[in-house]
Amino acid sequence: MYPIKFVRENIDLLKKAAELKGQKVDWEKFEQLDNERRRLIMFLEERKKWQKDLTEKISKIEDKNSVAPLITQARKYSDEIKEVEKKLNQIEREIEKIISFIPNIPHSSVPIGKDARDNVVVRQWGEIRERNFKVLPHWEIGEKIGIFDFSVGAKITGSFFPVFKEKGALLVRALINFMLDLHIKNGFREVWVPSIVNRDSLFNTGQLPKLEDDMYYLERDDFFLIPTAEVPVTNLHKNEILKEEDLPIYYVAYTPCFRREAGAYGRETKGLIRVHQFDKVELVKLVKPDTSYDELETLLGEAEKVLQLLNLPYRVVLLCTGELSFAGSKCYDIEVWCPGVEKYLEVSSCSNFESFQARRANIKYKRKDGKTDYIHTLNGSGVALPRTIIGIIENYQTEKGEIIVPEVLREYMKIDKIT
RNA sequence: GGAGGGGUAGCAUAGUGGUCUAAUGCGGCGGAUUGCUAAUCCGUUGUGUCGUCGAAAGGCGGCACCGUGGGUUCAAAUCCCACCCCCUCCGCCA
Repeated sequence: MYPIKFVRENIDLLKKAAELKGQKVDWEKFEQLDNERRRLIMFLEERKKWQKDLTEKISKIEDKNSVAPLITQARKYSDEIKEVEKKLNQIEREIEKIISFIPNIPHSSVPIGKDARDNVVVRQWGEIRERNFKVLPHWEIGEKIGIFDFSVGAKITGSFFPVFKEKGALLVRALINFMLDLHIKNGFREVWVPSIVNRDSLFNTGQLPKLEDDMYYLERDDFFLIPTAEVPVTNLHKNEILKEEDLPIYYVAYTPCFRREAGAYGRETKGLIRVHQFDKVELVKLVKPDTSYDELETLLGEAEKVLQLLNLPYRVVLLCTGELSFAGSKCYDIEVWCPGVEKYLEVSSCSNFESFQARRANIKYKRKDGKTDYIHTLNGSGVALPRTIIGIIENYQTEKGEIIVPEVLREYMKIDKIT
């Protein structure tokens, strides 16, 4: 959330950012309301000053008779102030609403573009092996060997709520533990956080106001199910001033994630590709501003490490301006090659939000020189489970229809094959 | 869900209608003293916003901010109402 003054003084920069991200903002109305607001404030402050002086005079006079006319005058000011203040309040609410739809500014290193075709593949890792048999898509083989089941999930809840069974459930649990252990070993502090958050937290990380329809909403309490651990974890330090020596702070959290995926039906919705509830291990960094782009690269490296250890071929994609999320200033996606569905599937998104989320969540740090400044926040999946499971099922498939357990998961699963 | 207590600047605390223009302590920053450290002493101290000066850093002046939002009053940290959060107890419950 930009301060009103910043918006006024940097309006061209912000206009450009919104345009690059394809975000509509009513700039004309902003300028009109901003002028009106300042006019009203000047008027109000003058009246308030007069009234204050009068009030002080009244408090010092003891003779009741000479006070009466002063009170009459003061009452007049008071009524006037109340009326104009009401108007001002309404205008400020409108301005706030407009500002809340101004997106973060893309970093200069982000390629300009409209959609996924303008993204840039920055590297590829791992070898895509030629197979001498037809690799089956995960939904065929997964249901056949009984590690997950969609129809039973549909019975319990609805479509796209998978049930993992036996070795499948074990695989889920193993992946979560493997990832957590890995990240903890690399300096991330584990936290366990609520999966339900309030409106304020979602606004702070930038999911609101734009994505309200994509989330599960608990009307009685005005709470939401989290779409990602980014929300509760980034908000851990809401309204705090951190010490410079405490930074950077690295967190890792496992949470379930809930997404309504409104309007996504029919698009990449087979099998485990797009589901309403899934598991994810998330990395969050709170850092000093001058380090955030270096931190983004190392964050990306942490997420890549997961796939490297699982030995899954992937590529790293730098998102163009049009694909960048509302709150992000730079973002890399990691996509695993899945030979069954013959597609790269996104398993991680690593973003730098610069001070965008920190401003909204009011997270600052005190510098050595005594001044306070907003921190920068970053997060990245490390990584999301369902598509990683797709990657494992499809890359580790044998001709007989079995799935070899990746080396690093064997100590967690105590088996070397899923049959 | 019910009853009571509480929420005041980075932290801790005082303030129950009008010198509150929010006190005090700690911490932070600057300085003095000083073999070093510590202690002591002096000074300083938050956020937002409007106007104005300035290239800028910032200065000057005003207004607002005591959990959030309303209300009463000439005047609210203080009184009233609603909500949120924390603590104690009771009830219910995996």
